[in-house]
Amino acid sequence: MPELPEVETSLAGIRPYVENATLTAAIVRNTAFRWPVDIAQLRALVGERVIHAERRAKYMLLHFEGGATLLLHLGMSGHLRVLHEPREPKKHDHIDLAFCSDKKGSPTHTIRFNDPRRFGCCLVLQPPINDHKLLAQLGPEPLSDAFDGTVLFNALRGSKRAIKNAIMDGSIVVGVGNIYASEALFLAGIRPTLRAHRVSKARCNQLAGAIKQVLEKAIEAGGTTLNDFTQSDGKPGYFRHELNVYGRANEPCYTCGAPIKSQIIGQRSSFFCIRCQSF
DNA sequence: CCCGATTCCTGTAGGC
DNA sequence: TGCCTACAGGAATCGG
Repeated sequence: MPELPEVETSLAGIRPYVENATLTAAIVRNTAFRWPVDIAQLRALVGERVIHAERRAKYMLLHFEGGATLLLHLGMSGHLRVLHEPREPKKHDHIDLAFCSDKKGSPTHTIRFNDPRRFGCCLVLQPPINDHKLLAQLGPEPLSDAFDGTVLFNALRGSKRAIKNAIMDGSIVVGVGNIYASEALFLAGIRPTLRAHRVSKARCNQLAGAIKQVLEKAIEAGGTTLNDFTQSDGKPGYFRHELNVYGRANEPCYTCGAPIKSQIIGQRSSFFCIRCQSF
């Protein structure tokens, strides 16, 4: 499931093929994503060059020279592939973006967006894009200096919800999904059910550090592949082997040997070690 | 205002 | 083997 590391990995994979490349065609086989794909708006970008590609939260943003921004979200089952020669589209290959990297020529490569569950989206935004409802309410980037234990502690003040739900709330910190929330809480030794306002300042420091650490390690490993995520070269991510608790219900904790407990918290499956996560 | 519940979707796994 | 059901979850939106 694409969380921040998987999006970062995907963007790193396509960046060399989109930055300074010109969009030459957009083929949409299915418009029924989270929000309908507006083919006319997408086609209007044809002929324009991408000047910069960046990630914000779990969104990929391709900024075009004309001022518009293409926003891509992988939802929970999406992935991108870079194709260097034509290939027959398979099931759920919903969008092809053809680019050329040289000055004037035929397409040299294609970015292919596959998303079986279609929870993702592909939207064309006009500036100022930060006023768009999807971007306006976003909290700090977890890997930036704008996020630390103090920021987290202040955001949790007065909140009685479970700490796991809080760190998955994009208005508090972006990019932390179900897998990395469980993993970060394990690293910080905090039980996912603890009420947010009961997490001390010191533990907020630990938790913020754990979030940064787990996300950075996952990016290094190319993300986590459980079922369908692949990097843009088609390879899986390898962080799955570094998961301490996620998906390990009843298996022994690597640290203490106690069986990992699974519990539904906020309608999401959650995993933790009752011995190592005692706070 | 806060936050839990619902909702979209399809592939996969498990039961019989 | 095939059919059925439960489950997976990002995050906007609804509603208590």
